[in-house]
Amino acid sequence: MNRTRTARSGGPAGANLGVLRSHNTALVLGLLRDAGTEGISRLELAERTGLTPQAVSKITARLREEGFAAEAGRRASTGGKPRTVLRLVPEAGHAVGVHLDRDELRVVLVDLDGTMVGERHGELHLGAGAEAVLGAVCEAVEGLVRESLGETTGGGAGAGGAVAEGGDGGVSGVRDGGLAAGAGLGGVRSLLGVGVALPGPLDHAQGVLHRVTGFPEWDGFPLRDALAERLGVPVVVDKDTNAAALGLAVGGEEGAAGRSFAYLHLGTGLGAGLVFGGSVHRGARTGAGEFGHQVIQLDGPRCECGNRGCVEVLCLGAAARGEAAEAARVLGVAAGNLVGLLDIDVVLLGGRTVAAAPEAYVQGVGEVLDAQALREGASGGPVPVRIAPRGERVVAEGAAQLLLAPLFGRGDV
Amino acid sequence: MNRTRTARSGGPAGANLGVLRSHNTALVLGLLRDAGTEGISRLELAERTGLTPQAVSKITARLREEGFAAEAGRRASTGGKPRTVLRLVPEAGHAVGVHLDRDELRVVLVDLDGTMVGERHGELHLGAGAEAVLGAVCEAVEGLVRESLGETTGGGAGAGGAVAEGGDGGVSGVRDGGLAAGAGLGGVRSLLGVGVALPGPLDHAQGVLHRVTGFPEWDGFPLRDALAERLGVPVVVDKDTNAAALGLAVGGEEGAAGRSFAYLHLGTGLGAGLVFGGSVHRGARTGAGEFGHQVIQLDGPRCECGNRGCVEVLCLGAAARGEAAEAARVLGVAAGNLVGLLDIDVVLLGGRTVAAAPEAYVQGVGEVLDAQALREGASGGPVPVRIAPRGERVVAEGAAQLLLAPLFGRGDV
DNA sequence: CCACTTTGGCAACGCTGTTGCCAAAGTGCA
DNA sequence: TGCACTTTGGCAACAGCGTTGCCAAAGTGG
Repeated sequence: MNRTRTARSGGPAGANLGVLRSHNTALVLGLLRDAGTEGISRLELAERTGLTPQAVSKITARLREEGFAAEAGRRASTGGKPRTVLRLVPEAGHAVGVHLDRDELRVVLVDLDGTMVGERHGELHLGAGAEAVLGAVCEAVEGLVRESLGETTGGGAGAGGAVAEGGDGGVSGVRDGGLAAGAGLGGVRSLLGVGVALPGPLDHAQGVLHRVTGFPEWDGFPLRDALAERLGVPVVVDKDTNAAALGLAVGGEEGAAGRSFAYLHLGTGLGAGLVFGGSVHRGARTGAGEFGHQVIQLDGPRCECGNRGCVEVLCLGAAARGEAAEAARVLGVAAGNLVGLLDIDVVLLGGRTVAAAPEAYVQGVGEVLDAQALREGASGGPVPVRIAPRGERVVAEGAAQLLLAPLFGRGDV
Repeated sequence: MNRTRTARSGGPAGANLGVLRSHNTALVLGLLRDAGTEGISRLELAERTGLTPQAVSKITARLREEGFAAEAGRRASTGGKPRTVLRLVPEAGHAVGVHLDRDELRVVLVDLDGTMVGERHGELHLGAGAEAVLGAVCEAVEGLVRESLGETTGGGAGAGGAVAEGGDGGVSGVRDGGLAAGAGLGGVRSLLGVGVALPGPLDHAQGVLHRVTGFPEWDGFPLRDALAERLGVPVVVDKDTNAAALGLAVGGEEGAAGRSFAYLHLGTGLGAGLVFGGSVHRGARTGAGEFGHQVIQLDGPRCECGNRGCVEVLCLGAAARGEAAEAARVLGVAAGNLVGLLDIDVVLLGGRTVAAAPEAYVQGVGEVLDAQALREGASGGPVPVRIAPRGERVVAEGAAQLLLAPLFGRGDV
């Protein structure tokens, strides 16, 4: 039907009217979301998008008809007819985010706004075998969805309607595929799909795992398709750090939209999620963000990866010895390398190790970056360092955004 | 006139029919260029872009009418009417690339194809003062253009026609501004503009220099506007490494289009140009690519930047001592950090230091990356290392691409 | 109460890529 | 040599996008 989609194989894509329409619709939807409960007027939308007011009127009329947007009062008059305020209808769509870690499972259900409306959390051993893990995930997801959204509750408009059409997202599309109607969660109309985030190296585009560190039995497992078939809804898979970064890019405070940052995660290992201009940088093979095995001490102590002087062994080693200040200094040097190389706006820190002594890390990393900026006379001052918001839910909520983000035109998920 | 352009201030941009048209036109033009002298048929264009054959026919008809494309024979029949082959008309447009280095000046003139059709090269001291430098640049540019293109030679279609319209490129637009008609090079119709590449930190978007290392008198100098006013054509300014990277992204051998790579330049200093998915990554403040002051030896020898253990001081120090192998090993470690962090496809090496012992560097860096890939069991094997093509002209030719690339829809120059 | 300002919908429009159709230009077999 | 068949690619009509011109609706201010 839509040739634009079929011809996509890495090459550049031509755009037709359908693509144009969904692009602009996604843009408007994104601004509606960013406006939150406060809402935004048609004319403001026109100004921000560069579209004419009339075009915005047509687009918002469609969105209202489909249930994604609604009128919400009006602004004060400035001497003429007051502007009508529009807002997103958060209940018109939902997405599930799954955080699959080495020893625990967290499942959240969020609405279009990104607000969490349900959660499940428990222990789970990743090495327990595919069948057991998949079963646990499916049970948690289905239970949570049915509990929160009911059996066939529509919530609002039909998901997967006009909005995502023609988009180039990586959504699997299994939903429309050869699956018996009514199977799994296919009946829950407002459910857009399930995003899954987990550690190991993997292929985001295909949804296939490579070598989850320490669990060789997952090597080559087609997680996306396996889950999509069981659940009957689209599934997207990504690295945990990428999901977290996406979540932070979307819901970031003070205008993170369109900005660039690095999310450094200190947990069992040390990884990074990179966001440039609002979209997650995954690299050619979803391998970007290998921050922990950056060498910062030539011929330094041996790391378990086989190399010498990696940040991970230096930083986490110091942290394990209780030397948070030294760990922060080492992390700061590596972060400085990254900041200089990529010219980002902010560094966000997260993960268990950081949570144990947040102030020490923010200060320690900040000092190194400040000194660097001072030396270079950087325009705009030093790059700020902050603790990433949302704490332990950052990955799961970001995973849900793997499904939501394409609707809003942010990032090329 | 075009609201799309006025509303752009960092935020997302709505698209109208004009944007759609120029997007598709640029796409087709890009494929025509990539096809080279061999040409490409309408149906192939349709397949590659995802547009319908009829849409391609309309677009190519416009391009032929405007002089940018022409028919060039036909393919062998496969049982029906043979396909007509189309090709780019290189003479329909030209761009000047200026490489302004600390002690020399190189100016090249290239056609739409990127083929060099003229060159000037000489010594120039960057510290000689703005007036002297600008004068020398303008003299070289004007002399080269008039010598190669003549006083008012059209070459082909009018530059700046329907193609770039509605595009969001950073082209200055001074040409249409408040300049007396016929001033400078405004009369040379096929000339799209001048791209200037130089070392120091600078602001690509505004075309303003920051602190060219060692030449404080350039701090804050509005190079783009100053040159645009003198020459009477659009001017774009960028860092030398970015320009080189752009040039390599465009003219790269074996399908560099859409790929990701890092260009490491070892000259007076050590810098990098990054290309992700075919577009140059400049970062928030055109500061990306600060590769040389990456710390790879905690508390190592002091670098002139004030920090300790930077790659630059270690690598170039070893090179100065004649220890190319050690320099390559150090460079390899830093390159490995970069490759792991960004998951790129290729590493390209260039610059005087590398040119002195190319094999040693390719082998030394390659060994480090191979070992890293082996340890990680990287899918797809190790990242290849190669010498960047084009030698000493890489920056100047890339600078010219600052003007050409927007026409072809590659990168967001 | 009326002049004025501002919002935002209706209708006509221009332009995009798309679809249906068919002439043109080949091959291949009788 | 002729005819059936395949493939290319232009012409014309079309659907749908954002745009423009116009005007009713809904406020403020004197």
